[in-house]
Amino acid sequence: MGRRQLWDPAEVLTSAMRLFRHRGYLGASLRDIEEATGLHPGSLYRAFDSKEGLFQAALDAYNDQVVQGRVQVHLLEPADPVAGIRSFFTSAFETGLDPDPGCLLTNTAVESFTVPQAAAGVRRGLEAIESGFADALTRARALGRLSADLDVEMAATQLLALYQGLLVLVRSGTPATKLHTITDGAMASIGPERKRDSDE
Amino acid sequence: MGRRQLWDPAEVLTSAMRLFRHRGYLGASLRDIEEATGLHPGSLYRAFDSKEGLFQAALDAYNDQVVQGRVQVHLLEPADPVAGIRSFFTSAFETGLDPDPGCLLTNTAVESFTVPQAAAGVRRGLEAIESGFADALTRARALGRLSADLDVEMAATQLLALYQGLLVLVRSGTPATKLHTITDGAMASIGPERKRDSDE
DNA sequence: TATTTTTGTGAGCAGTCGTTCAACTACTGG
DNA sequence: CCAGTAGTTGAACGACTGCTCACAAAAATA
Repeated sequence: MGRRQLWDPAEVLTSAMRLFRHRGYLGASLRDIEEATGLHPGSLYRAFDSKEGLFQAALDAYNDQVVQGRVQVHLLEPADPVAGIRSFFTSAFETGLDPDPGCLLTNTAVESFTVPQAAAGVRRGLEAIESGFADALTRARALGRLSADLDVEMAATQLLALYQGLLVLVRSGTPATKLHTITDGAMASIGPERKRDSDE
Repeated sequence: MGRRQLWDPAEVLTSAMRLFRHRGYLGASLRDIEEATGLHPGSLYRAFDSKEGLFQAALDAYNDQVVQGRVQVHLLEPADPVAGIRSFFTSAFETGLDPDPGCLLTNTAVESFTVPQAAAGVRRGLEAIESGFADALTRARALGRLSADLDVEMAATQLLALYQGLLVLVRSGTPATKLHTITDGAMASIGPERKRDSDE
C-alpha cells in the first residue's frame, strides 16, 4: 500500500557512515548529508526523525557491519589467532585512504561528550572489540602461543586501549612506520618469543 | 599610550582551554566563549583574529602549561622514574572531574581533521609526551628497573599509544577500575618483575 | 477509475553561526 | 585640556544551521 521507498537504507547508512567518519557529527551539516546520501530532508526526517537519529543509525550500522565484520575476520575466524590480532591492528591503518579518517567508534568516543546518546553505541562497539581480543587470546593460549603468566582478560583490555591509541595517532597523521612499531610492540607484549631462553 | 587591556591573557586562555576541552572546537560557539572568558567578540577578534586563532592559542597554552607541566612533574623530575610513569597514567583519569573531559590533545587529534591547522600543535604535544617517556625509560634503565631486552624508543612509542587509548576510554566514560588495569599492564610491560625466575 | 495511503521534493522557517564595526571609554604625549 | 591612540562594547550582518510542511508523485485498495 502506498508508494514504495526509492532508496536503499543500507546504501544511505554506508554513505552517512563515511561522511560522519570524515567530518564528525557536528562537522557534517544536513546539506552535506543530503549530498552524500542523495536523500532530501523530508525523506531523511521521515525515516530517521532527526540528524541525531541518522547518526545513531549510522553508528549502529558501523558496529554491526564494520566492527563485527573486522572482529569476525581477524579475531574470531583465523586458525592462527596471533596473526589475526596482528592483522586486526595493521588493517586499521593500511586502508589506502589519505587522509585516513580513522575509526568512527574512536572518533565518536571522543566527540560523544557533545552527543551523549551516542555513548551507549560506543560502549557496545568497544566491548565487541575487547571480547574479540579475549577470544583470540584464549585460542592462542590453547595453542601455546601466549606467555604463560599472561592474564587473558587483562591483556584484552590492554590491546583495546592500545588499539584505540593507535587510531588516535592514525587520525592525527602519524606515519605508517610508527604504527607498525606499535603493532610489533603489541604482539611482543602477548607472545612468549621475546625471550630467547625457554623458561616454562 | 592608549587604553590598557582589562583582561589577563593567561586567564582567558585557561578558560578557553577548559571550554574547548569539554565541548570541542566545533561544539564551542562564540557565545559560549564569550560567557566562559568574559571577553566580548570585539576584544576577542582584536587579540586572536578568529575563533580558530583563539583555539590555536589555547592549544599552544595547553601544550606549554598542562602537557609540559605534566611531563616535567611525572616523567622528568621524579627520582623514581618507574613510579613517575605510573603516576603520569593514573593522574590522567584521577581528576575528580565528572564527566571527565579527557585531554585536549587527544580530543583535538581526533577532531583536527576538521581543523587542519591544529595538526601541528597536536604533533608537538604528542612528541613532548613521547620524549618524556623516553627520558624516564632511559633513567629507569640506568637504575636497572627495566627488562634487559626492552628497546627504549619503541617502548616510549608504545606508552604514548597506550596513553592516548586510555584517554579515549576516559572520555567515553570507562570506569576507573578498568583504567587502573590498563595502567598496571603498562607498568608490567616495561618492568622485569613479570617473571619470578631470574633469567638475566 | 476514483480514492486512499505512502513516499519524495525542495522552498522556506526561525534560530544560531562566526564575524564586523561604529560608537564609546580610558589612557598618553604635547 | 585637547588630540591621538589603544581597547571595549554590543548591535547587527549575511551565511548557514537543523528542521518543517504543503504539495506532487506513485503505489495499493475499492
